[in-house]
Amino acid sequence: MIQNHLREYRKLNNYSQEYLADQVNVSRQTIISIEKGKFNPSLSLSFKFANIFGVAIEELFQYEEDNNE
Amino acid sequence: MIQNHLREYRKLNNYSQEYLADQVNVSRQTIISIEKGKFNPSLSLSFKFANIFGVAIEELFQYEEDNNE
DNA sequence: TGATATTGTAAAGTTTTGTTTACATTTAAT
DNA sequence: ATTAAATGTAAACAAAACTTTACAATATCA
Repeated sequence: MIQNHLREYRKLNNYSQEYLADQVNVSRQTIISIEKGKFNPSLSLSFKFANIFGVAIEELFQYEEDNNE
Repeated sequence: MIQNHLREYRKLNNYSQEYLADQVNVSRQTIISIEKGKFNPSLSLSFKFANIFGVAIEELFQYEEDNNE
């Protein structure tokens, strides 16, 4: 299980989903799915988010040692 | 592009590929592919590796802002 | 040298991430 | 109130992560 603060950081920076999507080179749907925790981004995409917001991956995403990964 | 020091950390801990695979709940093939940089692990798997070796994701994996992701 | 553990390779299959499109709903501005 | 921008949803598709199996090549060690 992965929790994330993508939405918070996105709004903090006044980015629309579409703008952020463009910045990291994915579709808007992908942003939506990640924000909703529907999936588990790839590491390189996670790095892109972290870089854009200038934070560590661990600050943007938190791993919860749970039942199902 | 993602570089990683998985192999180094694995050997440092005297783990076989198979043992490490078991620890993080993936197949040995997955370990091989990641060690060889053949693919880009999911974030949750990356966290598992980092946790097992007791290092930050950023220490295990380095992101290179290149041509193709 | 011969047995055993470890690593390499390859290929076909499954699952999940990520795309694309299209439209509906909400929010923000004028 | 109306328009435009932003967000939500859904479904079919493509691509990449990950599995499984099977066997070959290296290393380790008695």
